[in-house]
Amino acid sequence: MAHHPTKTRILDTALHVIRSKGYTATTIDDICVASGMTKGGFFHHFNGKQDLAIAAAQHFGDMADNLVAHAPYQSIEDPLFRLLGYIDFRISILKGSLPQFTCLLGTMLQEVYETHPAIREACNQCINAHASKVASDVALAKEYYMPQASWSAEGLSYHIQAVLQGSFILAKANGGPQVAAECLQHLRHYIELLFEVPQPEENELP
Amino acid sequence: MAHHPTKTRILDTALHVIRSKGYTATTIDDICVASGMTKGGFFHHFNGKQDLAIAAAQHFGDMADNLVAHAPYQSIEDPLFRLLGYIDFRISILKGSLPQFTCLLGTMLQEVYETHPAIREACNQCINAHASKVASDVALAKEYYMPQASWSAEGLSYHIQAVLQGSFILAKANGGPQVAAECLQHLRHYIELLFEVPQPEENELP
DNA sequence: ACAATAATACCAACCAGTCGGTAGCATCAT
DNA sequence: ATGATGCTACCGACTGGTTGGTATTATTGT
Repeated sequence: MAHHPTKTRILDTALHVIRSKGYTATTIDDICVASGMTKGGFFHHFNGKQDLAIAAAQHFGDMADNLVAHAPYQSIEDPLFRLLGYIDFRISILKGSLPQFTCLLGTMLQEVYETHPAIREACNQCINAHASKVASDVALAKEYYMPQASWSAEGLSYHIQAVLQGSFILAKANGGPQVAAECLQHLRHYIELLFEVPQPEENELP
Repeated sequence: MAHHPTKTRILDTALHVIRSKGYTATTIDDICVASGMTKGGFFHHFNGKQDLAIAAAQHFGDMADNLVAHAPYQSIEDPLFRLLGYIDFRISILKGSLPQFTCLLGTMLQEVYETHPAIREACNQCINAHASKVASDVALAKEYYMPQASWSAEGLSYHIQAVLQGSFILAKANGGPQVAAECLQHLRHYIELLFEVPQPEENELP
């Protein structure tokens, strides 16, 4: 928190560059050029490339937490509809270029999960922290509407994260977010079915 | 098809090494050492690293298609239960080390989608080909059981692929496949709910 | 003055790709 | 048959450029 402004600028740059090129292909010089910094300055703020990755993961987590914490859907009182609001919100931010809305954590995990355990663990903690926040709404909704259900709030929350991560991969494969949005609509539908939300009538047009 | 045996050996090695370290971090020397080949030999069979990646994507697609084509669930006649058999099969192969069951296409897409369009397109085609095969069973099941439903077979098929890909990311984050299996159970449950498969009784133990 | 911060110059290791060459095998003219 | 020819598969030293990281010096804020 309350980082040095230059450090924050480097981290913001890292979020974008790493999401564009992946962790390994991102060079420290890339970050330096894109953030208007020199190598000497970079190594004053970070011990090395792996240190940057770990800090970037936490920075990304902070940014994401902040984004959802202040999203308009948070004012919904019913936890089930707040959960659905979360899904709708995640759909609504599938805009702009792919590096803008894809997940740094998923990107880095894919390449370094075996070679850089420290980065893997940092990403894992950020994902778990985010999943926990979603899980608290899931737990409230479950307790209120489906207290007997056999699935766990944590498990459903991880499923939600899996669909999000998988949607990003399909978006990257396709070059655009349309398929991703459709996948998240299926996720929304699943939650509606799980909680037995009344479905709108299938209108047969005259 | 019917590659030179040495070329096949290199490709098999590439599947494992790239899934372990990612595309960028994999060096041609890594592949050569692991496959008992020299650099000269490698460049006799491949034009370069990107050429290897594209061939490896197709090789992975062939391997995966072959795997599901001969899986036991294919003998199920009802397309809906064959579809559920597919999910169960995907759950059942979440065994061994992560590089053995994770997806090369998703791994490579995450890092190179923007920097190597040719690799992105090769991965995209393999995913689409696989999704199409699943979609044909989805379409049969839909026509038979839910012909009025508003969702499309292709869309649901992509959703299935998204959950699979996202599950692999969570498995990498966690260092094991347990969470992934739980996510795929939610996917199975979604399909059961979509098709209104009768759910087993929630037995209250005496 | 004196930290904190940033810039410059530099290095050793590494990596994709090249190049000249060899071993083995098939073809074919004589 | 046999030797000349050429083709495929393979080898391994080498190169030019890149990369993560360091050592040193300069600037800035207080």
